[in-house]
Amino acid sequence: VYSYNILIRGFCSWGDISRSLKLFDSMQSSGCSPNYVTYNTLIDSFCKNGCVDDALKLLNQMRSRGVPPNLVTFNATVNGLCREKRVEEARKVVDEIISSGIVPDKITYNTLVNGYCKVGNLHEALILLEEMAQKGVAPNVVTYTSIIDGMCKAGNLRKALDFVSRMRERDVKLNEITYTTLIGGFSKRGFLDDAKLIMNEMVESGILPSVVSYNALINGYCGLERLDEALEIITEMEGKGLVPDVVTYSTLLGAYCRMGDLEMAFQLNEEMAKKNVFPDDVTYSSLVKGLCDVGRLSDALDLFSKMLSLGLCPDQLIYTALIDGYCKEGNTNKAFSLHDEMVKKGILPDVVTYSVLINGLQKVARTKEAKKLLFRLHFQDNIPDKVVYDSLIECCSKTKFRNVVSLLKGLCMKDLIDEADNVFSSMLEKNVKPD
RNA sequence: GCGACCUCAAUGGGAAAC
Repeated sequence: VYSYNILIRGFCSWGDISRSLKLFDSMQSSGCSPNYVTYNTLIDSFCKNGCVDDALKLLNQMRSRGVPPNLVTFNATVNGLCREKRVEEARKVVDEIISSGIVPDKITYNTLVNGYCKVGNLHEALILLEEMAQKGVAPNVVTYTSIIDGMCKAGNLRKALDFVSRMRERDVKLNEITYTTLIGGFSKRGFLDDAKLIMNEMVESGILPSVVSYNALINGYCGLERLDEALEIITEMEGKGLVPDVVTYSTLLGAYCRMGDLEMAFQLNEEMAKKNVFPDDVTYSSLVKGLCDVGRLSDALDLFSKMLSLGLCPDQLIYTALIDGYCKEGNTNKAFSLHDEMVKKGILPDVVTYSVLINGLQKVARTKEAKKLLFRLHFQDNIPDKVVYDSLIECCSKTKFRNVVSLLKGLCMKDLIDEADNVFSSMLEKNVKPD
């Protein structure tokens, strides 16, 4: 069992769940029954690959086979649900384990707190923090870092700092991740000086900034289009013995693309390869979008096939960028053939993809087809489940909700009131309160 | 007794809206 567990773990961390599952089968057929660690490992990797529902199935399987799930099992599951923004379900799981007599630990609470922070529900996160205190579970660095990150992402930097003070009061030491979170939070909002001050503080307290810390800072410079300074930071980090990674280069390269300086972008692309840092799907996505934005669609397609030939996996984002490029050129046929291509490859178009397509059709005044597409989005079950409105509406975090609203607006503008009405009433059925 | 396989936080890419 022990060795199987380690092997399974190995394949999982390589992202190869199917091989893990094969091993899982073969261990059973060779008379070795999986224990709770085996299940936990598999459940966790399902969760981390966005397949919580499969994880839940495994959880049931382990119950029915008499392998009792433990707290680790539940924690992994709760985290999986949170990652998919299904925080309320996560909370239900926690409530259930409590009523079954299991006492949640710090990790359980941290996971939930982080889940709430990630969906922007800081209020609930803070309530949970209180609850932890009441139950005698002391918050640790992880708890505070999650909250600080939530505050930063919500743009509430002051509150973020309040929590830093609170950590100091309670003698909880900030670590590299906490500092990096702060650096990222401040620099993303353009407060580069503060970000640098924080980095200095970090060094003074004896923690060396990592590549990730520098990347966060560089991203701030890129946001303000101060790319020369960003380049200087790279030199600075190299001087400290840090090796810039894909993220470092992609951050800058993406910024050059956004500014329309494709020459520099491609130059960086070559430079990174020279240093044995290989462009990944994100890097390619930035470049492809950059090409699309300046109307070089066939170059974009060429680059895309190059990426495929390198064995990199395309995802919704890069397809959507391409599709948007073609829509904006008015070439909806090509856009749709790309859409079909991605579906064929099992890459599920999401709300953004559809919103791009619908906008494209409307622009070309093919409202009829926009209408059809919307219906498809709405009713058809043989296109990927995730795409139908149900999921859109069901887990209506604010951003997703807005997408529905914009679709509604579009429909109203095009005199498709009936369809808009349909969507609207289906929202009501799903118990979503329209605002 | 101690240890031991599994669970929590940070950085880059897509439309529109604001």
